[in-house]
Amino acid sequence: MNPLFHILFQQNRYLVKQLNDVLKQHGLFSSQWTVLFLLHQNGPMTLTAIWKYLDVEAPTVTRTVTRLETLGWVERVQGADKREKMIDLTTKAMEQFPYIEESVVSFERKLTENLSEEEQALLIQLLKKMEG
Amino acid sequence: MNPLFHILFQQNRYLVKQLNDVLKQHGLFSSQWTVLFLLHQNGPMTLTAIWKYLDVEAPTVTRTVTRLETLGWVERVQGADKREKMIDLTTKAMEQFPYIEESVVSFERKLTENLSEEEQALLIQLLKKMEG
DNA sequence: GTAAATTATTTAGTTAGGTAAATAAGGAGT
DNA sequence: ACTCCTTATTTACCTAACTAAATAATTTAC
Repeated sequence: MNPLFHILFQQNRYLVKQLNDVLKQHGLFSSQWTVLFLLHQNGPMTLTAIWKYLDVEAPTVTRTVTRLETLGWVERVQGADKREKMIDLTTKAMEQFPYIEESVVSFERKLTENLSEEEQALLIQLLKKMEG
Repeated sequence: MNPLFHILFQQNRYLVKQLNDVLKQHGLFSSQWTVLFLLHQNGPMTLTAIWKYLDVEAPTVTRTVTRLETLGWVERVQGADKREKMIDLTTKAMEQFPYIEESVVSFERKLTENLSEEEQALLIQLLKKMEG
C-alpha cells in the first residue's frame, strides 16, 4: 500500500477543516466560498458553467447555490434560454468579498509559508502528474 | 488566490472517485476499505484507536464501522473495559482481503506510474510541509 | 464510599461529494 | 408540426467528513 494516498487524503481533510474554521467568522463554508470566488472572478455564470469549471457534479452545485441564495449571497436570474439560470452575486456579497478574500489569502499564506515559490510550483506539477 | 489549494482539492476528489470506482466491484467504499486495511494490518482495535490513527472524528468511524458490520465485514466484540468495543475482521473479510488489496494496489500503481520513486517521496515531503 | 471528572461510544444534525432518475425547455429530422 | 434526442436543472438518496451533546462505564478526589 502506497502511503502517498493516505497522506494526501489526510492533508486534504486537514486543510478543508482549517479553511472552514477561517470562513466561520464570515458565516461561510469552504465550498460556498469557492463558488463566490468563481462568480466574483467571472461575473454571472450558469449552473452548468460553474460545475464544469469546478469539476464537480451538477447536484452538488445546485445545493451549494441554493444555500448561498437563502443566505443572501447570490441570486438566480432567468437566462436567455428558459432552461438555464444565471447565478449572480448580490450587493451584500460584493461588499463583503474583499474582507473574506483577505482572510482566505492570509490563511493560504500561513499554510504555504514553509514552501518556497519553487516548491509550490513543484507540488502543483507533481499533483497534476497523478492522473489515470 | 493560491492555485495550489484548488488543485489539491480537485485532485483529492478525483482520486477518491476513482478509488470508489475500483472498490465498487467488491461492494466497498473508500473509507470502508481504509478501516478494513487498518484492521488487517493491526489486528482487532477499539473504535478510539481507529479514529486516532486515521485522524478523523469518532462519529465518522462509528458510522463506517456500523455499515461494515451490517455488510458482514467486521464485528464488534465487548472489550476488557466495558465501555470499549474491539472491532475485528470477520472470516469473510479475511478471505476477501487479498483480492481487494490486489485491486487497490493495481489502482495505486496505475496512478503513480508517471511519478518516479524520488518524485513520490518528494510529493509526500512537500505535502507534509503544509501545516499551520 | 460517594460525587465529580474523564473516557468510549453513540445520536442528531450540518456541509459536501457522489449516482440515478425526473422535469422542463430547446433543437433536429422527417 | 410532431416525434425524438439533447441539454439544464432539480429531486431523492447514498457515503463521508464535521460539531455538539447524550449515554454509559471507569477513575479520581475528597
